[in-house]
Amino acid sequence: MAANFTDKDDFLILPSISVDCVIFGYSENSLSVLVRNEFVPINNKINIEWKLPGNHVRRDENIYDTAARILIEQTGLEGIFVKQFQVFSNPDRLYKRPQDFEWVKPRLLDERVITVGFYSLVNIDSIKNEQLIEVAKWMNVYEVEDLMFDHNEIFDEALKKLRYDLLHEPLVFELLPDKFTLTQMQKIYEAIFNTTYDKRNYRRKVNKMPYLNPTEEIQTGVSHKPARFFTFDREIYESNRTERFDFRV
Amino acid sequence: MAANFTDKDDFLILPSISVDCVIFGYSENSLSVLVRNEFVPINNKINIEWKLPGNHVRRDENIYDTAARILIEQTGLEGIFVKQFQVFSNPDRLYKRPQDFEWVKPRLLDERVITVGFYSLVNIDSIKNEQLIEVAKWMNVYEVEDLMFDHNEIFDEALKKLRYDLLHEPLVFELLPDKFTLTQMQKIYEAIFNTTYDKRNYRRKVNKMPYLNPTEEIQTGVSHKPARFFTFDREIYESNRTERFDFRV
DNA sequence: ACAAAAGTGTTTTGGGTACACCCATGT
DNA sequence: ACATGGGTGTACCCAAAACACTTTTGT
Repeated sequence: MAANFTDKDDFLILPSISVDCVIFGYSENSLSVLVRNEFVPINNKINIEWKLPGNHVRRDENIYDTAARILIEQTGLEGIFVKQFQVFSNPDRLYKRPQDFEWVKPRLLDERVITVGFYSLVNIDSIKNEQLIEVAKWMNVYEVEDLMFDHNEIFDEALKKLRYDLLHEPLVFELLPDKFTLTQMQKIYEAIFNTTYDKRNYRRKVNKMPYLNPTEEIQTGVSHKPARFFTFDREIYESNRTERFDFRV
Repeated sequence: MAANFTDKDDFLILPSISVDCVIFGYSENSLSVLVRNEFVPINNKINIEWKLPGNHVRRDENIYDTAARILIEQTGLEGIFVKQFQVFSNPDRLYKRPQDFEWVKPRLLDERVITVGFYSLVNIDSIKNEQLIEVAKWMNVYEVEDLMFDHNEIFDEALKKLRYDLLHEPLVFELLPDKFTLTQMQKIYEAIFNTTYDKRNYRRKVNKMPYLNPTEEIQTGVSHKPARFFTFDREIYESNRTERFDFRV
């Protein structure tokens, strides 16, 4: 059990608890995940390896504070949606590839670290590029490479949970501007579920949602019939929320 | 920051991570939760206080192992369903009532403990009473008293999640024997959701589930028309699983 | 014979799905 | 005038919900 106090702030840290963030970015009809690189020595060579952004929980934080701190450090974005989705706790989760453990060992206060997985959703186009740290990049979710530790598993579970939640909670609106067109909304579902929907059926469905309000505003400067903008009314959404006996199971 | 190594096994424990279990018990058309008492001194008197069963994570365990260990220690039951549902991490979660903290302090290796909430489902009638430890009791979920720490919050979230999951996953079958009648199944939903369903509509619905198989067997010794027994086929269930574009939201 | 739960069918209403054309705008 | 995406309606099928009576057994 290593207990290397290498940093002056180490005593502020809970040694065995971290948060890892799966930051989903949507742009141009495709879904990506934010990863960052680390320089990992393997057989006397320095390799670039990718991992999810993460950090330890500090003594004065709850895990949401930690997730928000990671988000700010990695993307410069504040106030964006985060959601805890699963704890990953295998005793050997840092040991699967020997080089990962060699890299991480000097950074640990305890060799046993349990991590809380969070996911969050951002619209890539609303992030100024200089906000991202230079070692970060977006990886398309259908082309995720080998990540360090158990981060492929964390990513897979996050994507499953994101898709599940998108069908049951108003998550789309985290990716949409305040005023959006119905086509913008449809394209997000199509990108994340990798499918297409019939426009007429889709619009009939969302037009029945009482919390989607048409505005007076329509698009300008587009070389086709301009679309109407809609807004999402969270209050109406919350007060209409109901569960039916679905057991779609 | 306390670091009191009071027990010979303390070095086997992760000081800041625990698991708390919300064990739901179903019986006689009602839903209960298992709590255990502790003797807590308040103003020189010893009071009986109730809490959820929980324990620290050991170094050689993942959190599911911990949950299973808690279940065995508290109910003697092995192999029952457990599911992690949320992490509770407020820095002051052990401090809300001063007497709770006084009681817990000598038992802690670190004053900061994050807990992973699990819920599980058992059929009370299938538990032999001597399996429960003597300090445990079942509390009806509609009459849950003040619990220690943040355990009321943990319980509330567990009940919300249980209800949500029951509508989307085949959890009922954790409470049913291998062979069950459709009325037994209906009564579980009615107890947990505190409502009633029309028998004909309910049966039409479940009769369409391809993973519910009628058997040749019928009840005996009941003083009314005997009911047919059904079985749940998990394989058919898994292969039929699908998500529709519901966005019930 | 009675009590007690099992089991069954019809009607109405609304949602899911499949499918093709006209509209408003910029170039 | 043409290219581009916006916007609309109909028909069929199936699911949800409301509602009442007959059947089988034990006592």
